[in-house]
Amino acid sequence: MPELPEVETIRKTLSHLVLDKQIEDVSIYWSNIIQYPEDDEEFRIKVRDERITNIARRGKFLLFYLEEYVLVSHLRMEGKYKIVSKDEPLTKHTHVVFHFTDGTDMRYEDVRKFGTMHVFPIGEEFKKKPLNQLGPDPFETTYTPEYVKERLSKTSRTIKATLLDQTIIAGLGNIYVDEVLFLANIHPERRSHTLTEQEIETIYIKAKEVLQHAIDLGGTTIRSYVDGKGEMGMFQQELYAYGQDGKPCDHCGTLIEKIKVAGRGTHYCPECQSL
DNA sequence: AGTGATTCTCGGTCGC
DNA sequence: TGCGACCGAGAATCAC
Repeated sequence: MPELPEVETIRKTLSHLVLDKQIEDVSIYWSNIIQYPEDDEEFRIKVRDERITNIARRGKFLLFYLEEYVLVSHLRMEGKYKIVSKDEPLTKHTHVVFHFTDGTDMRYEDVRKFGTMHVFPIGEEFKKKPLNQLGPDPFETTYTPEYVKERLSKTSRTIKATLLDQTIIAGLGNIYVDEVLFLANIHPERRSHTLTEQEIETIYIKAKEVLQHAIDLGGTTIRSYVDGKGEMGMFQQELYAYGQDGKPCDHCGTLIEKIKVAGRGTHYCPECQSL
Protein backbone atom coordinates (compact mmCIF):
# COMPACT_ATOMS: atom_id res chain seq x y z
CA MET A 1 0.00 0.00 0.00
CA PRO A 2 2.11 2.88 -1.16
CA GLU A 3 1.68 5.96 0.98
CA LEU A 4 3.89 9.05 0.88
CA PRO A 5 7.21 7.37 1.90
CA GLU A 6 6.74 4.49 -0.53
CA VAL A 7 5.84 6.86 -3.39
CA GLU A 8 8.87 9.01 -2.56
CA THR A 9 11.10 5.93 -2.64
CA ILE A 10 9.64 4.89 -5.98
CA ARG A 11 10.16 8.43 -7.30
CA LYS A 12 13.82 8.39 -6.37
CA THR A 13 14.63 4.94 -7.75
CA LEU A 14 12.58 5.49 -10.90
CA SER A 15 14.27 8.84 -11.57
CA HIS A 16 17.64 7.15 -11.98
CA LEU A 17 16.13 4.65 -14.39
CA VAL A 18 13.96 6.68 -16.77
CA LEU A 19 15.10 10.29 -16.75
CA ASP A 20 15.69 11.57 -20.31
CA LYS A 21 14.18 8.46 -21.88
CA GLN A 22 11.87 9.09 -24.80
CA ILE A 23 8.45 7.47 -25.03
CA GLU A 24 7.99 5.89 -28.44
CA ASP A 25 4.51 4.53 -27.83
CA VAL A 26 2.07 3.39 -25.16
CA SER A 27 0.05 0.18 -24.90
CA ILE A 28 -3.08 0.20 -22.77
CA TYR A 29 -4.49 -3.14 -21.66
CA TRP A 30 -6.96 -1.93 -19.03
CA SER A 31 -8.71 1.32 -19.96
CA ASN A 32 -10.14 2.06 -16.52
CA ILE A 33 -6.65 3.03 -15.32
CA ILE A 34 -6.71 5.95 -17.77
CA GLN A 35 -8.97 8.61 -16.26
CA TYR A 36 -8.06 11.63 -18.37
CA PRO A 37 -8.19 12.18 -21.26
CA GLU A 38 -11.15 9.82 -21.28
CA ASP A 39 -10.23 8.48 -24.69
CA ASP A 40 -7.25 6.09 -24.57
CA GLU A 41 -6.15 7.09 -28.04
CA GLU A 42 -5.95 10.74 -27.04
CA PHE A 43 -3.90 9.77 -23.97
CA ARG A 44 -1.54 7.79 -26.17
CA ILE A 45 -1.07 10.58 -28.69
CA LYS A 46 -0.25 13.14 -26.00
CA VAL A 47 2.57 11.21 -24.35
CA ARG A 48 3.99 9.72 -27.54
CA ASP A 49 7.37 11.10 -28.65
CA GLU A 50 7.79 12.96 -25.36
CA ARG A 51 10.90 12.72 -23.19
CA ILE A 52 10.74 12.32 -19.39
CA THR A 53 12.34 15.46 -17.95
CA ASN A 54 11.59 15.08 -14.24
CA ILE A 55 9.68 12.96 -11.74
CA ALA A 56 7.99 14.80 -8.89
CA ARG A 57 5.63 13.80 -6.10
CA ARG A 58 2.72 15.43 -4.30
CA GLY A 59 1.14 13.46 -1.47
CA LYS A 60 0.74 9.94 -2.84
CA PHE A 61 0.81 11.06 -6.48
CA LEU A 62 3.73 10.59 -8.85
CA LEU A 63 4.13 13.29 -11.51
CA PHE A 64 6.09 12.33 -14.61
CA TYR A 65 7.02 15.60 -16.30
CA LEU A 66 7.39 15.29 -20.05
CA GLU A 67 8.17 18.10 -22.46
CA GLU A 68 4.65 19.40 -23.02
CA TYR A 69 2.58 17.19 -20.77
CA VAL A 70 2.63 15.75 -17.28
CA LEU A 71 1.50 12.25 -16.37
CA VAL A 72 -0.16 12.15 -12.93
CA SER A 73 -0.12 8.62 -11.54
CA HIS A 74 -1.70 7.20 -8.38
CA LEU A 75 -0.74 3.66 -7.38
CA ARG A 76 -3.60 3.16 -4.89
CA MET A 77 -2.97 -0.11 -3.08
CA GLU A 78 -0.90 -2.32 -5.33
CA GLY A 79 0.30 -0.34 -8.31
CA LYS A 80 3.95 -0.62 -9.26
CA TYR A 81 6.31 0.41 -12.04
CA LYS A 82 8.89 -1.89 -13.56
CA ILE A 83 11.63 -1.06 -16.03
CA VAL A 84 12.37 -4.07 -18.22
CA SER A 85 13.51 -4.97 -21.70
CA LYS A 86 10.70 -4.91 -24.27
CA ASP A 87 11.32 -8.64 -24.82
CA GLU A 88 10.30 -9.50 -21.27
CA PRO A 89 6.91 -11.29 -21.34
CA LEU A 90 3.94 -9.32 -19.98
CA THR A 91 2.36 -10.57 -16.75
CA LYS A 92 -1.39 -10.85 -16.31
CA HIS A 93 -1.32 -7.74 -14.12
CA THR A 94 0.41 -5.48 -16.67
CA HIS A 95 -2.11 -2.78 -17.61
CA VAL A 96 -0.17 0.08 -19.19
CA VAL A 97 3.21 -0.07 -20.95
CA PHE A 98 5.33 2.93 -21.95
CA HIS A 99 7.71 1.85 -24.69
CA PHE A 100 10.97 3.81 -24.75
CA THR A 101 13.04 4.42 -27.86
CA ASP A 102 16.03 2.61 -26.27
CA GLY A 103 14.26 -0.77 -26.28
CA THR A 104 13.18 -0.75 -22.65
CA ASP A 105 9.64 -0.56 -21.25
CA MET A 106 8.22 1.16 -18.19
CA ARG A 107 5.37 -1.17 -17.20
CA TYR A 108 2.55 -0.35 -14.84
CA GLU A 109 1.36 -3.45 -12.98
CA ASP A 110 -1.54 -3.45 -10.56
CA VAL A 111 -3.20 -6.56 -9.17
CA ARG A 112 -6.28 -4.65 -7.97
CA LYS A 113 -6.54 -2.35 -11.01
CA PHE A 114 -7.35 0.55 -8.67
CA GLY A 115 -4.56 2.85 -9.83
CA THR A 116 -5.26 5.93 -11.95
CA MET A 117 -3.45 7.98 -14.61
CA HIS A 118 -4.20 11.48 -15.82
CA VAL A 119 -2.36 13.45 -18.50
CA PHE A 120 -2.53 17.26 -18.57
CA PRO A 121 -0.66 19.99 -20.40
CA ILE A 122 2.04 21.24 -18.01
CA GLY A 123 0.55 24.05 -15.93
CA GLU A 124 -2.94 22.56 -15.86
CA GLU A 125 -2.16 19.72 -13.46
CA PHE A 126 -2.91 21.54 -10.22
CA LYS A 127 -6.07 23.17 -11.56
CA LYS A 128 -7.95 19.94 -12.18
CA LYS A 129 -8.87 16.74 -10.42
CA PRO A 130 -7.25 14.86 -8.83
CA LEU A 131 -4.57 17.32 -7.67
CA ASN A 132 -6.65 20.48 -7.28
CA GLN A 133 -8.20 19.53 -3.94
CA LEU A 134 -5.04 18.17 -2.34
CA GLY A 135 -3.95 19.67 0.98
CA PRO A 136 -0.32 20.51 1.78
CA ASP A 137 2.22 17.71 1.64
CA PRO A 138 4.15 17.59 4.95
CA PHE A 139 7.39 18.32 3.11
CA GLU A 140 6.14 21.53 1.54
CA THR A 141 6.47 24.96 3.08
CA THR A 142 2.67 25.37 3.18
CA TYR A 143 2.59 22.64 5.85
CA THR A 144 2.73 24.74 9.03
CA PRO A 145 1.54 24.29 12.64
CA GLU A 146 -0.88 27.17 12.12
CA TYR A 147 -2.45 25.51 9.09
CA VAL A 148 -2.84 22.16 10.85
CA LYS A 149 -4.35 23.85 13.94
CA GLU A 150 -6.78 25.76 11.75
CA ARG A 151 -7.98 22.68 9.86
CA LEU A 152 -8.14 20.24 12.78
CA SER A 153 -9.87 22.60 15.20
CA LYS A 154 -12.79 23.38 12.92
CA THR A 155 -14.05 19.87 12.23
CA SER A 156 -15.89 17.51 14.53
CA ARG A 157 -14.89 14.37 12.66
CA THR A 158 -12.75 11.71 14.34
CA ILE A 159 -9.04 12.50 14.15
CA LYS A 160 -8.51 9.27 12.21
CA ALA A 161 -10.94 10.37 9.47
CA THR A 162 -9.45 13.88 9.43
CA LEU A 163 -5.87 12.69 9.01
CA LEU A 164 -6.88 10.28 6.24
CA ASP A 165 -8.53 13.15 4.34
CA GLN A 166 -6.13 14.08 1.52
CA THR A 167 -7.68 17.55 1.17
CA ILE A 168 -6.39 18.38 4.67
CA ILE A 169 -2.93 16.78 4.62
CA ALA A 170 -1.68 14.96 1.52
CA GLY A 171 0.23 11.74 1.91
CA LEU A 172 -0.94 10.10 5.13
CA GLY A 173 -2.71 6.76 4.70
CA ASN A 174 -3.93 4.06 7.04
CA ILE A 175 -0.49 2.87 8.16
CA TYR A 176 1.02 6.23 9.02
CA VAL A 177 -2.13 7.69 10.59
CA ASP A 178 -2.12 4.83 13.09
CA GLU A 179 1.57 5.40 13.76
CA VAL A 180 1.20 9.16 14.20
CA LEU A 181 -1.70 8.77 16.63
CA PHE A 182 0.24 6.17 18.62
CA LEU A 183 3.29 8.43 18.86
CA ALA A 184 1.06 11.35 19.86
CA ASN A 185 -0.81 9.25 22.47
CA ILE A 186 -4.17 10.16 20.93
CA HIS A 187 -7.15 7.82 20.59
CA PRO A 188 -8.22 7.49 16.91
CA GLU A 189 -11.86 8.25 17.80
CA ARG A 190 -11.11 11.56 19.50
CA ARG A 191 -13.06 14.34 17.82
CA SER A 192 -10.64 16.64 16.04
CA HIS A 193 -12.00 19.86 17.57
CA THR A 194 -11.52 18.50 21.12
CA LEU A 195 -7.75 18.20 20.68
CA THR A 196 -5.62 20.61 22.69
CA GLU A 197 -3.18 22.95 20.98
CA GLN A 198 -0.37 20.84 22.40
CA GLU A 199 -1.85 17.64 20.96
CA ILE A 200 -2.23 19.19 17.51
CA GLU A 201 1.34 20.45 17.68
CA THR A 202 2.46 16.90 18.48
CA ILE A 203 0.50 15.50 15.53
CA TYR A 204 2.05 18.15 13.28
CA ILE A 205 5.57 17.19 14.35
CA LYS A 206 5.10 13.41 14.51
CA ALA A 207 3.47 13.26 11.08
CA LYS A 208 6.53 14.77 9.47
CA GLU A 209 8.94 12.76 11.64
CA VAL A 210 7.38 9.37 11.01
CA LEU A 211 7.16 10.01 7.26
CA GLN A 212 10.81 11.13 7.13
CA HIS A 213 11.90 8.11 9.14
CA ALA A 214 9.98 5.80 6.78
CA ILE A 215 11.52 7.50 3.72
CA ASP A 216 14.97 6.99 5.25
CA LEU A 217 14.24 3.26 5.48
CA GLY A 218 12.83 3.01 1.96
CA GLY A 219 9.19 2.76 2.98
CA THR A 220 7.04 0.04 4.52
CA THR A 221 6.62 -3.32 2.82
CA ILE A 222 3.14 -4.65 3.57
CA ARG A 223 1.89 -7.31 1.18
CA SER A 224 3.69 -6.66 -2.04
CA TYR A 225 5.20 -3.19 -2.09
CA VAL A 226 8.58 -2.88 -3.78
CA ASP A 227 10.31 0.23 -5.08
CA GLY A 228 11.19 0.98 -8.70
CA LYS A 229 14.16 -1.38 -8.49
CA GLY A 230 12.10 -4.21 -7.02
CA GLU A 231 13.52 -3.72 -3.53
CA MET A 232 11.52 -3.87 -0.32
CA GLY A 233 11.30 -1.14 2.31
CA MET A 234 12.32 -1.78 5.89
CA PHE A 235 10.00 0.46 7.91
CA GLN A 236 7.63 -2.39 8.79
CA GLN A 237 10.16 -3.33 11.48
CA GLU A 238 9.62 0.05 13.11
CA LEU A 239 5.82 -0.05 13.32
CA TYR A 240 4.35 0.48 16.79
CA ALA A 241 0.64 0.19 16.04
CA TYR A 242 -0.23 -0.75 12.45
CA GLY A 243 -0.61 -4.51 12.11
CA GLN A 244 0.55 -5.01 15.72
CA ASP A 245 -2.84 -6.07 17.14
CA GLY A 246 -2.46 -8.79 19.72
CA LYS A 247 1.14 -7.80 20.42
CA PRO A 248 2.26 -5.88 23.52
CA CYS A 249 2.59 -2.11 23.24
CA ASP A 250 6.25 -1.04 23.14
CA HIS A 251 5.58 1.67 25.73
CA CYS A 252 3.38 -0.07 28.32
CA GLY A 253 2.95 -3.74 27.43
CA THR A 254 -0.82 -3.57 27.02
CA LEU A 255 -2.00 -5.54 23.99
CA ILE A 256 -2.55 -3.44 20.86
CA GLU A 257 -6.18 -3.59 19.73
CA LYS A 258 -7.75 -3.41 16.29
CA ILE A 259 -11.07 -1.61 15.81
CA LYS A 260 -12.88 0.02 12.89
CA VAL A 261 -12.77 3.80 12.64
CA ALA A 262 -13.78 5.83 9.61
CA GLY A 263 -14.39 2.53 7.82
CA ARG A 264 -10.73 1.52 8.19
CA GLY A 265 -8.97 -1.09 10.28
CA THR A 266 -7.42 0.93 13.11
CA HIS A 267 -4.69 -0.20 15.49
CA TYR A 268 -4.03 1.50 18.82
CA CYS A 269 -2.95 0.98 22.42
CA PRO A 270 -5.99 1.24 24.72
CA GLU A 271 -3.72 2.30 27.60
CA CYS A 272 -1.46 4.91 25.95
CA GLN A 273 -4.19 6.26 23.68
CA SER A 274 -7.19 6.52 26.02
CA LEU A 275 -10.25 8.50 25.04
C1' DA B 1 -22.93 22.87 4.82
C1' DG B 2 -20.90 19.18 7.31
C1' DT B 3 -20.71 14.46 8.37
C1' DG B 4 -21.07 9.71 7.97
C1' DA B 5 -22.67 5.68 5.77
C1' DT B 6 -22.92 3.29 1.46
C1' DT B 7 -21.48 2.06 -3.14
C1' DC B 8 -18.25 1.39 -6.70
C1' DT B 9 -13.79 0.22 -8.82
C1' DC B 10 -11.03 -5.22 -8.17
C1' DG B 11 -8.92 -9.71 -7.04
C1' DG B 12 -6.14 -12.01 -3.50
C1' DT B 13 -6.75 -13.94 0.94
C1' DC B 14 -9.02 -16.13 4.59
C1' DG B 15 -12.49 -18.79 7.11
C1' DC B 16 -15.74 -22.26 6.80
C1' DT C 1 -12.23 -27.69 -3.89
C1' DG C 2 -15.53 -24.10 -3.55
C1' DC C 3 -17.78 -20.09 -1.96
C1' DG C 4 -18.79 -15.91 0.24
C1' DA C 5 -16.96 -12.27 3.21
C1' DC C 6 -13.50 -9.06 3.72
C1' DC C 7 -10.06 -5.49 2.69
C1' DG C 8 -8.97 -0.72 1.13
C1' DA C 9 -7.87 4.68 -1.67
C1' DG C 10 -10.62 7.75 -3.16
C1' DA C 11 -14.53 9.46 -5.62
C1' DA C 12 -19.46 9.67 -6.00
C1' DT C 13 -23.86 9.49 -4.04
C1' DC C 14 -27.28 9.56 -0.54
C1' DA C 15 -29.36 10.40 4.09
C1' DC C 16 -29.68 13.24 7.91
